[in-house]
Amino acid sequence: MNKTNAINRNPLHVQVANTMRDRIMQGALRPAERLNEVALCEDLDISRTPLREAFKLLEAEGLVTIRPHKGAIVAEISIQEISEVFDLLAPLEALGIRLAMTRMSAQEKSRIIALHDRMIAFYEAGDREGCFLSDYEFHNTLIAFARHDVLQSTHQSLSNRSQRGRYLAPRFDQQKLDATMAAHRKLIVAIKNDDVDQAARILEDHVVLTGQFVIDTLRESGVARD
Amino acid sequence: MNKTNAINRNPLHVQVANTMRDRIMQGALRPAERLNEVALCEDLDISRTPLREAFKLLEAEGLVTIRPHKGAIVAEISIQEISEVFDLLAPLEALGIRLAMTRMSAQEKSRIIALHDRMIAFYEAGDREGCFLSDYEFHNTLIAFARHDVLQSTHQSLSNRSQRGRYLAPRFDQQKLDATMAAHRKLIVAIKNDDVDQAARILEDHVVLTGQFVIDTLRESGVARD
DNA sequence: GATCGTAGAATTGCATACAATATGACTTCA
DNA sequence: TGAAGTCATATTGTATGCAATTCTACGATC
Repeated sequence: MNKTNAINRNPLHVQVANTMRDRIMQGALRPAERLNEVALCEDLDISRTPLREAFKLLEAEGLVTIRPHKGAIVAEISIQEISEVFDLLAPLEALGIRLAMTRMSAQEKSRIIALHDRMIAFYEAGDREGCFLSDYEFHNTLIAFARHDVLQSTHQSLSNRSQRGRYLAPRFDQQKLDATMAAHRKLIVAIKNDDVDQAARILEDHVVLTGQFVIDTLRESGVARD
Repeated sequence: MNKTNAINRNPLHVQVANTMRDRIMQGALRPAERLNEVALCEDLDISRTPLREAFKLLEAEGLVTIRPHKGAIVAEISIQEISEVFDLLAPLEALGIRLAMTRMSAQEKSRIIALHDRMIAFYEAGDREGCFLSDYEFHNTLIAFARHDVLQSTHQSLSNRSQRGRYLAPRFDQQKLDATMAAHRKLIVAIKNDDVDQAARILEDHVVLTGQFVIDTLRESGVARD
């Protein structure tokens, strides 16, 4: 059950962390932006205690930097860091798809294919934002189907950090988008054929290439420092 | 500079997290043990605020589980979880040694060899505890030499979790220790020969095997649930 | 003009007080 | 006997107040 009707019983600091995470990931709070405790508390209508607890969660996720006695800031994004994040994402997604392909049900397999079809629809409609979000969901769903808690949480955290870089930069140009679609198409073929090694190879290469695309785009747009 | 003379300016919650981390990793606090806030505060002579902040850090590291409105407990260790942790450690250490071997200085290389020599000394003296600690340091040092912040912090966290399992279980029996030493010896040869692919392969296999050893030992001793 | 020093304001760090929730023993009633 | 309800207690969650630190503006000194 999905408990969509359950009333919100999350502790305040978790709710605060959730909204802050969204704001940071989507760029509403810019990198290096100062996070003044009292100002944020007024804005969110809470006291400083749960806010400070939320900061600790977000710091562990790499989204906030706490400078002792000097206050928290939105974690800066460096091209170096994004590059490093993709260094880890590549082998982890490869591991993920290996597990997923041995564990996922026929129903889950068709869900992956459906997600891919949806991304194609966005692509053919020229909707880059749709492609962008579909892509994110596609990869996260694959990992979810690996049924591997440690991989899941580690990937989630890294994926969020990589996604920040992508929110910050403009969307891929047509050439990069074409390459992305091509990789996904090849991946789906390998999945349909149950060719685990091939799928893992394709996905790992794809993630590495995506990392390079993101970095190129960040460099060109000049939003992140080196 | 190493700032060994700098006075301790860490925030309280960081110091608290450090001592709690040690206690949990070494098993002074047992898995599933209740972490009563007021009792711990009396023991540590602090107030609840920094303690609760420390809990958040430790939860992110997988060492503590916070159950809303019910209090924190020392994170339980399941064989499943330890197994999953090693699933990630293997490809990450492989990545690490690839980076380390391309980046490390001659001096760092000899440091690795020295660590290995020290482990051999412990081995030949029949000091299993020494071997155990040397092994931990050997792997962590390799990762440090990769000069890769994201890998470093991710590995640190996973390594800590795996080490908990090892603290909990008895030390390896002679057979497992022999296999470990053999793997390290082969690894050192590959490192000396600058054979990156070979080293990465050996290390990845070694980590997988270590995972199986740890799990076997835990199973036999019956300290962790499935 | 530059540097250092200093006072006061702003801000974070920590402790404490109060509110909300969970726990557990006891009672009641079938 | 036992299932369910109730109340007191223990514990966690949140707010607030005080202490410690940092920042800023201004003035003194060279």
